[in-house]
Amino acid sequence: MSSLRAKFGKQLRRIRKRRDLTQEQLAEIVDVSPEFISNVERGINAPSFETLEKLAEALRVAIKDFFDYDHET
Amino acid sequence: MSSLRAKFGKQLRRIRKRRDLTQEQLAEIVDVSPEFISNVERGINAPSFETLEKLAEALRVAIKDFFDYDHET
DNA sequence: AAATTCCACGAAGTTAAACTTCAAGTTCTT
DNA sequence: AAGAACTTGAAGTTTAACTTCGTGGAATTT
Repeated sequence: MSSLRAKFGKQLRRIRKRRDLTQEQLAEIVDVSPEFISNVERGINAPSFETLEKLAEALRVAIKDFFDYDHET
Repeated sequence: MSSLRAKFGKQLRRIRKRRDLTQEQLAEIVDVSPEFISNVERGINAPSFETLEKLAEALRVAIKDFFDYDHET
């Protein structure tokens, strides 16, 4: 039972890799620092509502996909 | 096409009403001001990641439910 | 009709979460 | 081995998240 941030981060990483993007590339599209992406993926930081929106757009997924944890342990 | 904030707000309101809570009651549970709930429901403000989590918990829904807009008018 | 409840709305402010930079180190891939 | 991708910590800045206060409106309820 990891935190929501952690789950969210894992999901973000999964989706990013599926799209074959590096943290740096995603960071540039979304206009945040690569370290911030790294921190979000590791559950250390969380995105703002606006950044959440941009992430979804950049990765071409619905926002709810970031919060869909049905396949989880 | 309304903004994500607006859609989110509408959904929040729907779910809150389904639970038969006033803005004030929800605000108290989630530990924010009632005006803030009002603003979020009207798409003026957006919650932080933490507040999002608390909203889901208070209303006993999954976070993705806030972002599920399939049945939209 | 007046009192109560619930909510809208604006203005103006504060706070904390979101986000940055830099620098050094690690792991992965080729 | 070398480069690319990522981690991590520390210490800082910025801005979105959130507050308070005051007024007012619409819909009950007494």
